[in-house]
Parts: sequence; structure tokens; C-alpha cells
Amino acid sequence: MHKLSDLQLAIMNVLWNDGATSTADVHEKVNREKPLAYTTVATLLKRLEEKGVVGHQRDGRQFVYSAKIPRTEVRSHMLGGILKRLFHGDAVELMSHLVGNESLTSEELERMQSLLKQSGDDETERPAVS
Amino acid sequence: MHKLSDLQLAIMNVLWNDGATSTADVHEKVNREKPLAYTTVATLLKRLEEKGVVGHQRDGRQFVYSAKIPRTEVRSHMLGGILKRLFHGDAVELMSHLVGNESLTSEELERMQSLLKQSGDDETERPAVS
DNA sequence: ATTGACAAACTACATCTGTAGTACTACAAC
DNA sequence: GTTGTAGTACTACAGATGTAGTTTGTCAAT
Repeated sequence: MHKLSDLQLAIMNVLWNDGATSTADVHEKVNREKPLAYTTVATLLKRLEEKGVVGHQRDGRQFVYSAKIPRTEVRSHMLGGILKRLFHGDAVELMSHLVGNESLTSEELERMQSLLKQSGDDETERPAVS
Repeated sequence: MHKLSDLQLAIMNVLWNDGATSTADVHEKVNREKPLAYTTVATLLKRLEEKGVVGHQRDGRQFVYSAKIPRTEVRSHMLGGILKRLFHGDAVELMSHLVGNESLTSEELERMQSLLKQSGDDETERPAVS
């Protein structure tokens, strides 16, 4: 559950970014990146609702959809899957791939470092101090 | 291309880890985690061959399959996809999710830090020194 | 030569996804 | 009250995937 295809994610991204959105607006947004018929988007939304990941409300005669699961959950699920199946669950290896193969800027590397420093502090130093 | 399902990855992992492997052996390995009929595995392998990600050689009357694309390539492709679609292409955010939500040990965090320090050095200091 | 076992080839079918046309419905305008 | 029009509902179909049975071919043993 909660494993979404690229196109499904494109739609979810609209809902996550903009909150409740009418079918027409979802179509309009998604259409910029990938031209699709209006009915196609409507079908996609309906199917996502069947899966329980979005819900809808009526607004006059149109439907307004909103995400029923948070982005974080899908991130966890899908990243977790890749982590497990492509990196034997080794987050350091994933990290290493990221650093070695995805051409990050040195600014990004720095931000990562401070992130790590922070959580390292949280985990190892706080217990010692309290 | 090169986007593989979970089951397809399970098979690829056998080939990546063990190199050329007969259908029977692939079946045997995969079967430990997920019980599947022998013919199912054979079908999967044949389909992977049609996609061009594996190849086979005859050995007597049996087939011996081997991966035609490296693990790194699939890692890049699939991680890149997630990065783009679930993290707006922001590797730092991905990283942050990893650190914040995937309960890493402090040993892992440390290894990550040294990885970063290293590649940070590579990128910012070496040019200055040479 | 016949038979058994094994492996590959072929066939089958259900589900999910991408894709969109057609049918129906209800409100708005005249 | 008839007619556009905008939206939803329904139907359709092709391709990918998961899953496995049935058929066929071939080597080995008797």
C-alpha cells in the first residue's frame, strides 16, 4: 500500500503542495508537465480515492480532492523500499551513492554536514548532558 | 527503461551478487524470501531478457543468466526518480528524511559524516592545493 | 528403443496502470 | 422550457506484471 507510480505522484504532489484542489485545477497543473486528457486525470483521481490515498468533497457540481496520507509517509515507504532492495538496507551506502553519483554542489554537501552534526549531537550528547 | 519492480529486483540481486546463475539456482535463492513456482522465475528471467537487463548462455540444456546492466545504473535511475518526484530533486531534503525518519544508529551517522568530509575535501580543497 | 526426468517454450489469466472516448446529469442562460 | 456547457460516471482497451499450468524437446539410464 502507498506505493505510487510516477503519474500518481505527479497528482499527489499537486494535492500536497496546494491542498484541496478541484479536478480541473489538478488537470491544469499536471498538464503543464505531462499533457493528459481531462478525463484521464479524473480517472486517476478516482482510482487514487479507491486506494484510499485521496478523498473528495463536492463543491457545487465539481469535486475537490485532497490527500489523505502525508507526503512523509509515502517518502518513508518508497525510500525504505529502495533502501532495502537496492542497498541491502544500508543507509550509508545509499548516502554514499548520492554523494558519489548525483553530482551535488559543495553547498549541498555542507548543508548535509550540518544536518548530520546536529542529529549526531542530538543522539550522542544530549543523553550525556541531561 | 531500467525501472524494475520489487520482484524483478529480487532476481537482479541474485545475479548481481552471485554473477552468472542458472534458472534453477535463481529460483532456489529467490524462493527463500518469496515462494514462487520454478516456471514463474523462468518467465521473469525471460521477460527481463526481453527488456535487455539480463542475458543468457546455454550450459548443456539449461540457461545461465547474468546481469547486463550494473547495479549502480539501476540505483541511479531509481533513486534519481524518487529524488525528483518525492523530494523535488533536493538531495539535502532526502538526506534529511533519512536522518530524521529512518532511525539510524550513531555509528551510521558517523560513517556518513566521514563520507561527507571526504568528498567535501575532494571538491573544495584539492583544486586549491593543486 | 523406451522411458523418465528435467528444462525450456508456450499459453493463460487476473490485476494495475495509462489513456481516453462516450454517456449522462444538472445548472445557467436565454 | 429548451439548449449549452461543464462536470462526473461508465466503458474500453493496451501494456506491464505476478503467477503458474501444459507442452515439447532432449539427454541419460535401462
